[in-house]
Amino acid sequence: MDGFTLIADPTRRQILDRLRGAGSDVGGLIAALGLPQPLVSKHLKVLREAGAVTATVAGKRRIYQLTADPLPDVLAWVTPYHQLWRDSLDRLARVLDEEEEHDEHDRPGDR
Amino acid sequence: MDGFTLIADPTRRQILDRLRGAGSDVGGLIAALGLPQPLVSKHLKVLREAGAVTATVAGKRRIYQLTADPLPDVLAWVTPYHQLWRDSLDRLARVLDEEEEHDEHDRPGDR
DNA sequence: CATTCATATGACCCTAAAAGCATATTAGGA
DNA sequence: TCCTAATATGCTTTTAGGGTCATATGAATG
Repeated sequence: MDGFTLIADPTRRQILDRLRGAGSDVGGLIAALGLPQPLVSKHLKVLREAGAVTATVAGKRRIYQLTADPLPDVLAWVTPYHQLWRDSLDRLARVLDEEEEHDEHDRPGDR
Repeated sequence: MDGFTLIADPTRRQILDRLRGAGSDVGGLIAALGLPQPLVSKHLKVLREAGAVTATVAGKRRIYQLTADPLPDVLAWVTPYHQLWRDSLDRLARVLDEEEEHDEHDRPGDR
């Protein structure tokens, strides 16, 4: 399942959001989201198989965590739609380049 | 239909991508994407009703264009997953603030 | 005003996938 | 070893939505 389909489901978005701050076991998610256990487990399976989360066994529990880059395809596709951000990043790049260009780490000397 | 469901469909993503550069009539999209006309028209309807595109009548044709902010919910939700970008933007904010602080408005021209 | 081009809409079929309920698995504690 | 807690999995039902083909609408053009 691709990232777009992954995040099309609101329950899955909730789970991802909850995991964003810190890892959690299944019980924690169930309690936090108020959803039936099989439902949560199934969505976790989907997220796991899509590579968005990982589970580490800890005794009876399984701790789920976001992977480093949970939604690569989505982020890549969405990027061009962040026009504002892009422009800002371009400006950043210019500014930083110039700084580097003629100065160690001192404020860019306005002439 | 929310933005997440909108972009869950690959055909719709293609259409959006094609419209990103410039507006197009339906025939243009059909030709460019090689898809059956009813399919394209239906997806356009979905996109229209979701507020992602607008159609302006031009004789027989209808010119479709992206709206100013085609996917507000998606962009908003996705933002926290752009950690790298965030950091970059923070740096940008700092740098620009400092510049403004003791500099008029002279873009440091490339020499 | 009849025809043709551009697009929209309707009816249908088909598949993916979400939710619910029951049951299996596995680990830890009595 | 038995029991219970934590989680996973199977089965079934239901629904939303995509695709296709046929047809409708509406504007231009002869």
